[in-house]
Amino acid sequence: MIYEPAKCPIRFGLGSFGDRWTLLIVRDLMFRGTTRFQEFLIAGEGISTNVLSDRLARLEEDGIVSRSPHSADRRQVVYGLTPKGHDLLPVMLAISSWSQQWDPQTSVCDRFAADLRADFSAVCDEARHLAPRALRARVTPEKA
Amino acid sequence: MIYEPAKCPIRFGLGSFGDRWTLLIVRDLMFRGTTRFQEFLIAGEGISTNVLSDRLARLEEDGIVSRSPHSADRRQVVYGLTPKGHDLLPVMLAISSWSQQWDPQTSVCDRFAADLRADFSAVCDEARHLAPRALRARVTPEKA
DNA sequence: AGAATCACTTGCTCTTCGCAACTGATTAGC
DNA sequence: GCTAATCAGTTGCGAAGAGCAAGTGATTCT
Repeated sequence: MIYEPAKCPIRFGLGSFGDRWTLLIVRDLMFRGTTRFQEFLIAGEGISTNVLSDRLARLEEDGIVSRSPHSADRRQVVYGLTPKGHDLLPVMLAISSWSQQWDPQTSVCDRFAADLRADFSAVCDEARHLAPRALRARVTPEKA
Repeated sequence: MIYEPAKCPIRFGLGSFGDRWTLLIVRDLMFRGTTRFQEFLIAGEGISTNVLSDRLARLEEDGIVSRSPHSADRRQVVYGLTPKGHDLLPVMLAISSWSQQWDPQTSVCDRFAADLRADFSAVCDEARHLAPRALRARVTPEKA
């Protein structure tokens, strides 16, 4: 790996989510259960509509995000994570763990961070089956 | 986490490495043992000097990269990973694992990917003590 | 029928990126 | 000891991308 550009896994990853917004969208889908365009606008903490539109389109192209019409309200488009998108969970948790360690402001609960450090794979396997809200509850300290 | 912007670990992480180049620099430091400005220019696969200069300065500000003068040749500056930078190893390996799974071109050896899936924490603990070349040898298939 | 809501698109400005040339300090070669 | 090469950057400029505000067309609510 890592020597020929085309074969480097880091380069491939950055090709999909190497920018300021993409992983925030994935976060919203994964931990908040955000499904609609308007929700991302609020949850994304300042992303503009044109950039959001562009990132969602790219994520769909890359097979990370699915886009489907809402069954009842035909104005709405429902976004979701594909299996490929869901598989970014370990990446998200690794980042979370790092931030918990190095950013005093980051609120990831100590217990979860400790569990991750002890057996990352087991925690991922467990977390994989949780819905966004339950997943967030597992990661976040009780107070916040 | 994940609800208040300032407390979100993903947002914190992206603040440090949420762009196209930063993690490639970390990769070079971590897996290739790159230490000098000129080496990054080649290894970084197309980064320009002004951007490299900017990213290295930011990484140093963020405490991820260390910068020190070369003992013998005073023209040279030697870059390295700080403990905070070294702690990005799990993030890099999580990305590598994801790419191995979803990019047929990515050359991470199957054995390493399987080991990661089985016990991510153990592999990280083991890899933490390896020098760049040994680490790359562990991740890369024997052929490449 | 009219207003509100949905997911966007368009136009404009401002920052950042990519490229190329250049600089100032240090070292190597002759 | 003079010259040329090498080091880590900086500077300047055109192009691309981001941020902001306003607008659009389709759908739904009242």
